[in-house]
Amino acid sequence: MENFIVHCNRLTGLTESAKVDLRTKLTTKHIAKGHYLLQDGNTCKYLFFINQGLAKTFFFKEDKEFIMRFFTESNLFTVVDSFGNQQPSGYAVVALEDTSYTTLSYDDLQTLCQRHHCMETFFSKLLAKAATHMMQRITEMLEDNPAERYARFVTNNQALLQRITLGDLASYLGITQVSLSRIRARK
Amino acid sequence: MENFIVHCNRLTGLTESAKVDLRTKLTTKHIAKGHYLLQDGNTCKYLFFINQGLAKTFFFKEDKEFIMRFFTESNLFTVVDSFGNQQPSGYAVVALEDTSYTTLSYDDLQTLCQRHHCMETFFSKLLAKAATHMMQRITEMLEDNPAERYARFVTNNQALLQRITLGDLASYLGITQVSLSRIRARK
DNA sequence: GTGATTTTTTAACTTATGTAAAAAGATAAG
DNA sequence: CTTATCTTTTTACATAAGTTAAAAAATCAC
Repeated sequence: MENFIVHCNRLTGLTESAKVDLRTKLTTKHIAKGHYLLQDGNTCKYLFFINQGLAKTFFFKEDKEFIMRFFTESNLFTVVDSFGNQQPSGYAVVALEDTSYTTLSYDDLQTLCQRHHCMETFFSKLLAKAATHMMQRITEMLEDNPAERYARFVTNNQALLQRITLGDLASYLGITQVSLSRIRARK
Repeated sequence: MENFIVHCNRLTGLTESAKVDLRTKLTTKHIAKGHYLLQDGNTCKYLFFINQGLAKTFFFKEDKEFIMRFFTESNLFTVVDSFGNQQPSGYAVVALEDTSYTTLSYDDLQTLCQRHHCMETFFSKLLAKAATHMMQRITEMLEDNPAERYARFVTNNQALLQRITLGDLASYLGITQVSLSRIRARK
């Protein structure tokens, strides 16, 4: 729970009173590998902060699974459109390992934002960070071919690589598992 | 200038005093086709609102140009990472037609956010909308092949299609112009 | 209107990817 | 240990995309 606050405070300085107030709104939960933090079709009611474990955000198109992003220790995230507009999510979030995470609900965040200007700033920073990450992702998909995307992922996510399947990695990279296997073989 | 305020007000209700205050901070500019609203390497100091005209956000990789997004009438936007952190931008913005646009500077936005809670909310909504758009873009790049991406663009951007070159469209879709030409030919 | 420039299409060739199916390897459960 | 399941690699084939170059079409400037 403290880690959530430390992380928020790092995004933008929080006042002591905001920290005290925030602490009362946090809930820590545990979920087993394979279970859902959010089912697609449901509205995302929370900001999620992963204390320990690993999760992926993904969606289906005709049973095929496409991965938007992996989240691990100290990642603070949500499903932006569902959370921001409190509408059903087209994306699901599932635990890839047994996972401990801390949540802050939409309603509580609204309350905190009304009470503390710094919390509104915090939320803006969080959204800007998410947007920046997605911009980077789009950039990579435009400028890199599959082999380059794989190479970049390996360099930037050395640790994560040990924890995800190559099937999931292929899905994230936007290629088939067969193609990823060939890319790995040919160098 | 009024359009900028109307647009903000639509994102989140603004108080009358915020509107009055905001109005004093807006500047309207005109730029000719081919000229830059932002050069890459420079820090993006503004939110841009296009009154009339068309612009594209893009970046270079070894002289090759890759288009992030097109912006036209009533689009409110910025280069999120550069603007949010006030650091040099890896992306440029150029006018594709003679363009009239209204700006709000980073410093003025900060001031307005301090004075009016609704302006902070407005900025959050703007970021959430940008993030949602990018999430949609990533989704399309994952689930659709080039031909499907082209078809989707045509349906969703009928009007825009008349105003951009097929070279720029190919760049946006992440394929070569030759490939786009073949896709168009084969149906 | 004519020449110059830009945009778009076509052609030929090479390489990479998707698909489907099977084999090999690794992991987990009993 | 052994079976069952999940993960990864390999094979074979068809299709689509990238590259380079050239031609055709459209647009712009004088």
